[in-house]
Amino acid sequence: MSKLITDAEFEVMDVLWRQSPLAASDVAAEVAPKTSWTLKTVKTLLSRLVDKGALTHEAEGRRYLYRPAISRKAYAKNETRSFAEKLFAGRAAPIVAHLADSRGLSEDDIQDLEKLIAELKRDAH
Amino acid sequence: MSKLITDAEFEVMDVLWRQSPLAASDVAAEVAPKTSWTLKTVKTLLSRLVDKGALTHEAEGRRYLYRPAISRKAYAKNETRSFAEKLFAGRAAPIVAHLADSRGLSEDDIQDLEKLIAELKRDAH
DNA sequence: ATGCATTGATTACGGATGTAGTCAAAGCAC
DNA sequence: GTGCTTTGACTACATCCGTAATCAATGCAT
Repeated sequence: MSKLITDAEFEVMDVLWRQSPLAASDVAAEVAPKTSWTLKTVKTLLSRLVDKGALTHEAEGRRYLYRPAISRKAYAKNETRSFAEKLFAGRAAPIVAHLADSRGLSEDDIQDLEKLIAELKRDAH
Repeated sequence: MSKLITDAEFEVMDVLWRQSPLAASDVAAEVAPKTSWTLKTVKTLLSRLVDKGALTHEAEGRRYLYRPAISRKAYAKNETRSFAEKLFAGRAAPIVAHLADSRGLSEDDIQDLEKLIAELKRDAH
């Protein structure tokens, strides 16, 4: 049930999360470097996303402007929860461990983690 | 490229990661509570996983015993890396933040994280 | 030895997905 | 105002995925 948005569709969402509303041709232009999809393909993905309720569109002249119906944050939170549940019984530590092991964490990332853990400990009073 | 193993196939892998080698009928029995798949279905999934190189099988009498060709740890590490890259530019902190926000972290999980961060800071000397 | 159950191999089949093509309306270029 | 361009709607189509069914061989029960 997590697969509302497929991989190809995600690329389109990601463009619109960065900037919206956009017309189909704009999305195609934005996505082109990564994917080399034709405009047709992008339009298909946009339509499917509207059908799925992940995008809305408003007519502007004879074309549509598309805009996300769900925030990237909300989407990411959901995906993260289901990912963690699937592989790690919902735990965070093994995820961090794997990341540290496989690609190393930046100084920034470690600092953010530290701050976060401190808050979590405090909140757990 | 991350989708070597599909959702249905993952359930089968997960059984065999817990216990292996197993015959098809054993896998079907293990997986039954979660999925109510027929033995046929399980056999299809097993064959596909062998084709994909995710499982090996050895003949035992007139049937096969299946065994993972990749470890759960290696698989999880890979999935974690590509998940983090897709959604968070590879960073760990936002993942932890989302999990804390969406389902809360257990005391244990927080302790593990704390220990982990301490190590990471030390290793970064 | 003979029928029933089990097994792997092969085939099936509808829906999702990636990746477009066709078609008709509607504007823009001049 | 006529042809090129752009757009959305609809259609296409191969592959993958979930979920099996069929079939032939092989062994177990008796």
